[in-house]
Amino acid sequence: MTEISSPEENTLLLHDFLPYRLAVLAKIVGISLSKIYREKFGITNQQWRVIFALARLANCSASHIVHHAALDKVQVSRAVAGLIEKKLLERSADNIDRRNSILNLTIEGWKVYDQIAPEAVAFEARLKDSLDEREAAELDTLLSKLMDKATKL
Amino acid sequence: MTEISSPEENTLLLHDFLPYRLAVLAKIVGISLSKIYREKFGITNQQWRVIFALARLANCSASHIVHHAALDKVQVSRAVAGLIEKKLLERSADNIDRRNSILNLTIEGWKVYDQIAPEAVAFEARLKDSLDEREAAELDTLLSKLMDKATKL
DNA sequence: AAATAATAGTTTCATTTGTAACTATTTACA
DNA sequence: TGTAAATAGTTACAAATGAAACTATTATTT
Repeated sequence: MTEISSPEENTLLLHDFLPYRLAVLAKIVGISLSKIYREKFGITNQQWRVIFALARLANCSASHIVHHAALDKVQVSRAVAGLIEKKLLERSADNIDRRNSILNLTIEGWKVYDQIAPEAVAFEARLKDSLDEREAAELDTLLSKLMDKATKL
Repeated sequence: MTEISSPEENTLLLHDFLPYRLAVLAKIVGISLSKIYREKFGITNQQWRVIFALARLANCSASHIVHHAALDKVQVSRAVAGLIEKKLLERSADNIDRRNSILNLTIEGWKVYDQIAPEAVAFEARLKDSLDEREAAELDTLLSKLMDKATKL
């Protein structure tokens, strides 16, 4: 193997490149987290997001979830179908606007939520474990700034 | 729609949940960035990572790239095959250990690299635009700490 | 009121991705 | 030395994903 450029040069180092670092970090975190809902409940990442969106806001439509779970309408449609099949979620008709579906967690769905939620919170706490209070606040700010910028690129 | 829990309660808010924020941010950033290499050169994310790994370290094997581009061996194999077909990369045999392949960018491959690299650097600069020097350094530290922790979860 | 556009959601099909099994070669060790 | 284990990389198949076309319903325009 032949090293080509020295660190002094203005070469792009994949390892330090912010988009790369974000992608790798998000992927590793996502895989770890997914074990909580995937192995125990056979729930996908998208289904997990739908459950959490519905736990906050019952009786909402699929398109509402689209906007609050960063999923597109096809992903929501599929996740909802899967959750209905698992009987974790039920769909009723909206008689005011019959294009909408009205979605709700079932009793079973709430049970699953109640089991996953504390584990997810604990997972996040472990992830933030090495950060002190100031750093956690700083992280919050920085992620918001980056998110803001990224949506405007 | 029926809002279920108030912010006072210890409910998990998807919007504030760190793994979720990382996933959404990484995805948006990745999509924006991919336009640079995808639209102009028809190069995939994995191919882009292989090119950048090779630009740093010529004459290296596929398994070296596995470790330095956060890709698994199947992804590298496919990316390499695609790049060879595009004539951006060439493979020769390692006569010392004939399991290894020796990979190198072609002249064309270097040309592509030389065009993408500055754009990638400029993209990263735009992304960090709203951060001052202290914040950029802080981000660096925080991402390292999180990465460190995430690999040990 | 009829025609057109917009919205909500689903289905279809092609592409991408992940997992496991596979070949080829080299290393370890009994 | 010969057999088993490890490593490098590829292939094959199933599952996940994305883009576009589709149905159904409501809103807008003329």
